Amino acid sequence: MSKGEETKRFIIEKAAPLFNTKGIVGTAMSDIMEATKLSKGSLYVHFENKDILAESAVDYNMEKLSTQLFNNLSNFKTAKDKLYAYLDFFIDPTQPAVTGGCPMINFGTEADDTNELIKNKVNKMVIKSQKFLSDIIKVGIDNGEFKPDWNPDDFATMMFAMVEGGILICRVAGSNDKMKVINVNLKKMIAVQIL
Amino acid sequence: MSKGEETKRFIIEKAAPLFNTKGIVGTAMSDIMEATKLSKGSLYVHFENKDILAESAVDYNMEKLSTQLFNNLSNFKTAKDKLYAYLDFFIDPTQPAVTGGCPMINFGTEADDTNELIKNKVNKMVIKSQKFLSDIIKVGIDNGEFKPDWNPDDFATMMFAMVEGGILICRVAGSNDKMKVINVNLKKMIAVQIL
Amino acid sequence: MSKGEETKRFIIEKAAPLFNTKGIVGTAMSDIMEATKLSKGSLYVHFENKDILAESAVDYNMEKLSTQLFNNLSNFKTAKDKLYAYLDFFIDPTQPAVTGGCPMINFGTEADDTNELIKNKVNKMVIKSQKFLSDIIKVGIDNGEFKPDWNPDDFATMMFAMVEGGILICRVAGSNDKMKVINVNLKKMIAVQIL
Amino acid sequence: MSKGEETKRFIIEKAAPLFNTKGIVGTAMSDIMEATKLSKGSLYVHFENKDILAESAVDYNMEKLSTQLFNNLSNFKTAKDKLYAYLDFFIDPTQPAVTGGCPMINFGTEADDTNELIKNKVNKMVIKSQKFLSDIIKVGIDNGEFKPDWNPDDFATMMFAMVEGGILICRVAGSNDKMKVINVNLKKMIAVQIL
DNA sequence: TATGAATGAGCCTTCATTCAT
DNA sequence: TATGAATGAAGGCTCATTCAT
Repeated sequence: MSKGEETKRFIIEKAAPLFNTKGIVGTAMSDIMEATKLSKGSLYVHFENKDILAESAVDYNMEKLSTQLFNNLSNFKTAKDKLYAYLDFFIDPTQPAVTGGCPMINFGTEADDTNELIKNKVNKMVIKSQKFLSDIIKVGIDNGEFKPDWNPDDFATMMFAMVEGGILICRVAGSNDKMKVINVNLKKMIAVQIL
Repeated sequence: MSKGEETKRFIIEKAAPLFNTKGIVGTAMSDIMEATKLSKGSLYVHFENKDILAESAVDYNMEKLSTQLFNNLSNFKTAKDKLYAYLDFFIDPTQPAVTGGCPMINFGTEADDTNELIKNKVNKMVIKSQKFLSDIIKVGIDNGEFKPDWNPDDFATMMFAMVEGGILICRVAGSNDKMKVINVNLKKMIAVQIL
Repeated sequence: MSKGEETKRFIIEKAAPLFNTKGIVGTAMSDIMEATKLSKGSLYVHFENKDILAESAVDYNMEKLSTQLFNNLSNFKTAKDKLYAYLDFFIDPTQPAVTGGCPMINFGTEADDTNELIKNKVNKMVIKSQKFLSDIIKVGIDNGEFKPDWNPDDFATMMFAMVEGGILICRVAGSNDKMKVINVNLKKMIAVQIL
Repeated sequence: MSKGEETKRFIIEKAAPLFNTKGIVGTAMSDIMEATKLSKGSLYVHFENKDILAESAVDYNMEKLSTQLFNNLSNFKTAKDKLYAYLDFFIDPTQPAVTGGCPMINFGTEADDTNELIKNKVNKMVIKSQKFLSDIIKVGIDNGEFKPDWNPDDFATMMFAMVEGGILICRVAGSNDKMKVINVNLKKMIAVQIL
């Protein structure tokens, strides 16, 4: 990585948690100056404007979440264990894997009516997440772990939605009580599909 | 209603969709001036500052959603029909009952890390929403509509979370396809509890 | 006094200490609303605008000081005792007779470059104050209390100036130590003129 | 001096007479924009806020007065000549050495009840001024110019107070007549102490 | 006489961005 | 590549004043 790429990466790493916590509109370039200890000019050397930096930060946050989740799940072999691990990964939204919480719900709700580009970025990740889950289920069906008549796409959507909704509930509550409920019940719904 | 209260109400009505669409930070007092055709000074006659106006707008949006939902459900008599009506009420997040979409997910995600007061307001509404659903289920159990061993609180949390997650999915997708999936599957989950 | 005159007087009484403490520019009509618990419109019924109210307040503050000083000195008979009483009246600028301190130094310094009308009001009072002192001395000379070659006008100016300067010193110091010095030394200067 | 320091200095130089003439509250950032021909943003590059700029301006005005006085007095050798020169330096308050007049009386009266920081700044300068005068007297006593039983601290306070009071009288009068009186009489009080 | 809603200019400050060095 | 001075539009808010009631 060249010096320039290194600095660019450094800026994104420092900016990402700010954007994910305070929102895109709520984060000022001066906040990022402070976090990076870089000059105003330096930021603009690496990013044409705030929007482009914000986009990079959104990508970074989503990739970081994705990577951590993927690494975590790679420890598990069976489809059932992977699904359970997914649920356990999101067990406490007050202690999120990515500072500020799930970037999909954060940037999705901020951008849906105001920023087409970010909205589309989030949409892709939302689709990818559901596909990630349904693929696990499909493998589970193919290798005889799960009942063959289980609908992988539908359950992936339900599971994804329920977890995201659970994140909302828990973050405003400041407690993960309700995510525990969701965790237990989704595991039950999975368990009944096991052969 | 006095002249002052009328104007105050008028300002809230005009400001509420702005805040729910652009966010609190993303909405400027000048946006509200334009929407109300009132002068800057006039806005401050009725609201001490932007935060207080924003709080009123958050309340208004949540009450509006609440009222519309309540009125809609009052058309239905059985617990099952009420639950189905709830799901149908949220069937298309791209055409929301309240401009800007669900205020709980919008303001909840904006405020969770930055605005304690709004966060608590949303939390109360989130709790109330789950209680609203679990109360319907409890009545259904009491009057013999549903199986007595069904857990009302757990299902209310799951249903609420899934709908909110579905709203996120659909709003970034610009389509309600996935909400239809959620709608169908939640109805199935309800149906199996019917005696 | 009619109702209108009474309210007008009431407003001045409440506004005077505000203007004398925070200055004319530093005092807002809203400060006066708060202090009087009167409505904005009511203030403007009695005073055409802020400047006119400020002028009344300046007058009131100076008259109040004047009256208190005059009443205080009327307890004393000899010219010497009157001069001493004057000095004692101003002995502690941190506990001034008029809230905010001497209105001549307060409004004089604020207005000298910016408000001709107020400047002239203060000037008249400054002249009157010196005349008040020199008249006492003149009476003292005429009745044989003081040496006939004492210059009443010059000493009045010196004494007035020294007391005003002492007020400045003490108010920024938050202590009347230096006024005590001035008090003692001016009394000595007076004493040597006694026959 | 770096570019930034130069601009900062330039702003202070332009702002100082404004603050000293119109007062801190009475001077708007827009006045300083106009005086400097700089943009609003540029002002805030160099000063965090108006208060900090005002503090710098207060310092500048007091240092300017101090320096001019000091330079003026350095032309004189004897203690008597220095004291006389001090009095002559302040002979015409309508043509002050520092635009707006003596910053101690200007900022002291504005700040005494409203701005602790500025009040303390002025207090330090007031104390320094009196010490400056008493040190001259002490040197005069030590080298046999003045009578050894003269009280330097007391006279310094009286002289300082009388000059400041004289400034007030003259500035509201728009004439230095009374300062001439003070000048002559203080010189007489000094003269009688000469050996 | 009294009220308080309405006004809009003006206040201090922040913002994203540009550019000479 | 990096700096930080400079910009000016825009932000939230306050102000003195007006006016219908």
